[in-house]
Amino acid sequence: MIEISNAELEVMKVLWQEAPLPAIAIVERLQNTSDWQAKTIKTMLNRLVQKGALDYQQQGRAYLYHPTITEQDYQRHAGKNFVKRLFSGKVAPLVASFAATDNLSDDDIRELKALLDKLEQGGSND
Amino acid sequence: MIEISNAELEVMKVLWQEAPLPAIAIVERLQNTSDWQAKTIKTMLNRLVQKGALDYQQQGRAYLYHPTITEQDYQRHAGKNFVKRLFSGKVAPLVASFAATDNLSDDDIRELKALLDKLEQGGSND
DNA sequence: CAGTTTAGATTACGTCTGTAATCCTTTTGC
DNA sequence: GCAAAAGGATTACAGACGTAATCTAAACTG
Repeated sequence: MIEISNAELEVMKVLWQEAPLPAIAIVERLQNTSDWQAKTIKTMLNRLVQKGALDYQQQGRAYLYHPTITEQDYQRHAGKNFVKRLFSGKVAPLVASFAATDNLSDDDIRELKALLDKLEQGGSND
Repeated sequence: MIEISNAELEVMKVLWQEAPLPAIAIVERLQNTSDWQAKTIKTMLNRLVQKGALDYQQQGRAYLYHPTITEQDYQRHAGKNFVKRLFSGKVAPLVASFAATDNLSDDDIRELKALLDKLEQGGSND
């Protein structure tokens, strides 16, 4: 699966929110949340295309970029990897580690419980 | 907080299991699970010392290495970062993403529920 | 004591990343 | 039609990373 670096991920996030977009629109959106130069963002667009994470259609003389992978798929891939790397593949210890430093609000707990309840009911849902 | 690369993390894991250890013992343990050359592992030991993730005492002419951070602390740090990066800081969606691809066994679900129950009961447990 | 082994220190080197600048070409404004 | 702007392509460059090899000094061996 395609590996996406930290900086590149910010670009992907923009396109996961809305796609396709021309480079100029991506630059605009990113300049609200970062202080990257337009050229920097262009570089990342290029790299992401090379990696196969983005594709584009030509529109006039500009490109319209769009992701080739969904955010969900990437989250699943990266999440699995991360949890494998640090928590032997088990999510529960990760959640526990969150709980241990107050990174779990009551709302989070409620949300998780609801999720788990649904999973139990649904059985092997897919 | 100290950043530990993938390869370096394997070295840390050895020392989180047992420390302090001389380089030679670390090399032995890692050669069971990887095919790194001893020199490669020495390099990583050096880098980890430079980063401040490891420290050592001299023992004769060798070093006894030991972690300066606990595995728990590192897990918390890395977990928080990761979840922030990809899931806007919320664990629940990560768990949901796991559930979505059958990476959550019934046991996992039970374990998580038990954990959450304990959290709810304990309140701000520490 | 001299040669070999061993431990750590230093150096190597290609790839990836973050962060751009420069180049080339096409379009567009006078 | 020519200069300027704009878009993408190419090049840059330092630091991190993966993966070692070489260097140096100390210790052990015969």
